[in-house]
Amino acid sequence: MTQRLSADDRRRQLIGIGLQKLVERPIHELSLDEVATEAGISRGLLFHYFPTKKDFYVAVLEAAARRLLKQTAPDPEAAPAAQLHQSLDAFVAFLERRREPYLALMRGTAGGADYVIQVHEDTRAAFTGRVHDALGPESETPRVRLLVRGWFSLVEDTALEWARDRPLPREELIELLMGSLTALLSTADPDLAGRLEAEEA
Amino acid sequence: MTQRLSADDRRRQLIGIGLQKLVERPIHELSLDEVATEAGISRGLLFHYFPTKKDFYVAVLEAAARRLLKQTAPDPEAAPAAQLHQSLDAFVAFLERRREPYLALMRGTAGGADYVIQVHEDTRAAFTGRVHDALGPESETPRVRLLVRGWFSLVEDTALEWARDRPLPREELIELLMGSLTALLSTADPDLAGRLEAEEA
DNA sequence: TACGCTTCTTGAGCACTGCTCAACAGCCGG
DNA sequence: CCGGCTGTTGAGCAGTGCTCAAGAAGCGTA
Repeated sequence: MTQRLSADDRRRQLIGIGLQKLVERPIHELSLDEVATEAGISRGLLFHYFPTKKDFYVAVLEAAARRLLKQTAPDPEAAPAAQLHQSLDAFVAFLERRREPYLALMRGTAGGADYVIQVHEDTRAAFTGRVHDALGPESETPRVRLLVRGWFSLVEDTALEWARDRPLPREELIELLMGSLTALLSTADPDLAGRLEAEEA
Repeated sequence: MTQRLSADDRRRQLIGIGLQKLVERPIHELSLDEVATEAGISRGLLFHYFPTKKDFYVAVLEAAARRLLKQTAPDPEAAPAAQLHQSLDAFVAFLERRREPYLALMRGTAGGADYVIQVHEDTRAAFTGRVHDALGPESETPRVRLLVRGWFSLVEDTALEWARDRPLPREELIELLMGSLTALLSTADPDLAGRLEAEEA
């Protein structure tokens, strides 16, 4: 009946189905049964590739996170502050386009499910890393790190909230978010904050 | 065998068990079977009180949220800015004490499960309401509302992260969080920000 | 062509979950 | 003493994640 595929192809196919389903509903509501049916294979086979439901979910979530990071990757040629601005813009655009799946991705099942937390954590680390890159190595202090991390939460939440009814124009949101970062940084180290603004001009 | 209880008592008992279990593990990992056994009743009876797993979870989550709001309620006698400071302090203390359950409570299963989102949303609304109370009615603009909401995310996330290894003294964290709020507000309306600091002095 | 090995694949089956439902049992007012 | 309300049970169903022994497709080798 079913086509016999190579291990890699099958894995890709299954993860693809997972990604596609992720758009429609949170991942923990996705039954492996459904995935197997969609792929036209038996449930047993799914467990051959992903020994555990969790393993499958992790693979799907990681693929989704990779996609997000790729779509928001800054242009390495640009100035640090400009990179940040651009990356933030892409991030907001991503959330605007995929509000639901992002929620499902990053919040879905979290808390309890450590693996979702881990993926979220890694994504956040990638983003805050970009900020620290733009700020320079002196920004690696406990205070600043907490602030930058906190800023990212603010960005995530604000953008998701904004995407619901877009109470302000998009550029204003971006400026508000960038302004938030410099404002936050200036409470810890005015130099750092100034650096960002200076470079951007 | 089992004691025959009034409807109210039974509900209270079951929610109590839920709260207690919430401390140990995320709510969506809690099977109704287990709750029933713990209560010494049949599974069927549980469904008499809570027609759906979701209904039970909502009841437990709401009870937990009420407890949180109560424990962080500001003293209505104090000055607005002082109320905010105190409420924030209590909030951080709460997260410090109950990091895991809070994660399980607010992030657990969220995203997918709309009911968890709703409880979280309500809790957030209560907190941001306190901030707007302290700031006065002029603070009810789209920009400020987004900022205040974003600030709450920052507080939540930063406090949870801080609670892991407490990289700075507690008072410093509180000051950092309060400072963040005034810094954020000053990007939208210097007057509002100033008001907060002036009153606190 | 035939063999054998690897690897993909199946399907039955287990334990547990959320949930339904018809029947029972304790308690009340009359 | 009885009728009815309501807390309570237990059997049972469908769906879930997961296991496992056995089958079948492909491919190299003789």
